[in-house]
Amino acid sequence: MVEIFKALAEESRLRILSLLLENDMCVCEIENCLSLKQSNISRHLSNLKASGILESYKKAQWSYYKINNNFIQENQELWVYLEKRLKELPSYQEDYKKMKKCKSENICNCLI
Amino acid sequence: MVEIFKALAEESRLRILSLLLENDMCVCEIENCLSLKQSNISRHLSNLKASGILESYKKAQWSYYKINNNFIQENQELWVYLEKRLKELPSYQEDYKKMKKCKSENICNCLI
DNA sequence: TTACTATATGCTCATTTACTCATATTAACT
DNA sequence: AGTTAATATGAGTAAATGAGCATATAGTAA
Repeated sequence: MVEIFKALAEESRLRILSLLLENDMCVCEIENCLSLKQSNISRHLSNLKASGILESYKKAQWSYYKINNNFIQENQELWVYLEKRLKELPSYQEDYKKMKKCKSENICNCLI
Repeated sequence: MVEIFKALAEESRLRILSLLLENDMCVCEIENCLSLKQSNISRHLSNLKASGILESYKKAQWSYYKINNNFIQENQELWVYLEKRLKELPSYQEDYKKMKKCKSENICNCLI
């Protein structure tokens, strides 16, 4: 349990999770939406994956990250809480807009 | 939300919360149950209080800490999750036994 | 093959955090 | 007033963490 809370105890990681509520995303899309360095995002994603919150898959050169279904199953109350609260993050509206734009304009050439 | 997760991202603090599921406790009782230094416990308690998870009150020379009812109200799903998972901490059974012993023997002379 | 793109990772630096000791503060009791 | 007990806090230290740069790795495409 501590590992999960450690993963959740960082604002950038919460912002990443808030984007993944709606879509799977690749690293460069997240980079584009959150304006953080690529290496930084990659490490945050590794962290979230190591804690069991995310899983990943590859398509061509892109690594996609998504919410881990096992995590949702095994942490249902926490997940309900997160789904509600992630949308209340101060940066959520803006991040969400960028995500929509990024997806609709296929900014990374990585549309699934 | 980050502040709450930061407070929860530390094992000693989770152990403290697990003890407080059943009773309010004073600092020296917690010290007795968890075998941590008094200053250390005092700081963890301050941290949990600052994040809104605990509240405190004084009786004579003792400071009692308890789960903050507002926190429970405002974070219901998270609280349900915590109530379940705190009891699954590896140290829980042992900590719980010590808490029971501490309360029944009135080790700090601080029984309410 | 070579060049290019996306991602992961080694390294370093700065910041934060947890721990400890010593001391201050507060309350109770003689 | 002086002593004792409980708690909080200042200061120092060590460890963990996040950020950034440079580079390695892996997959694609020419």
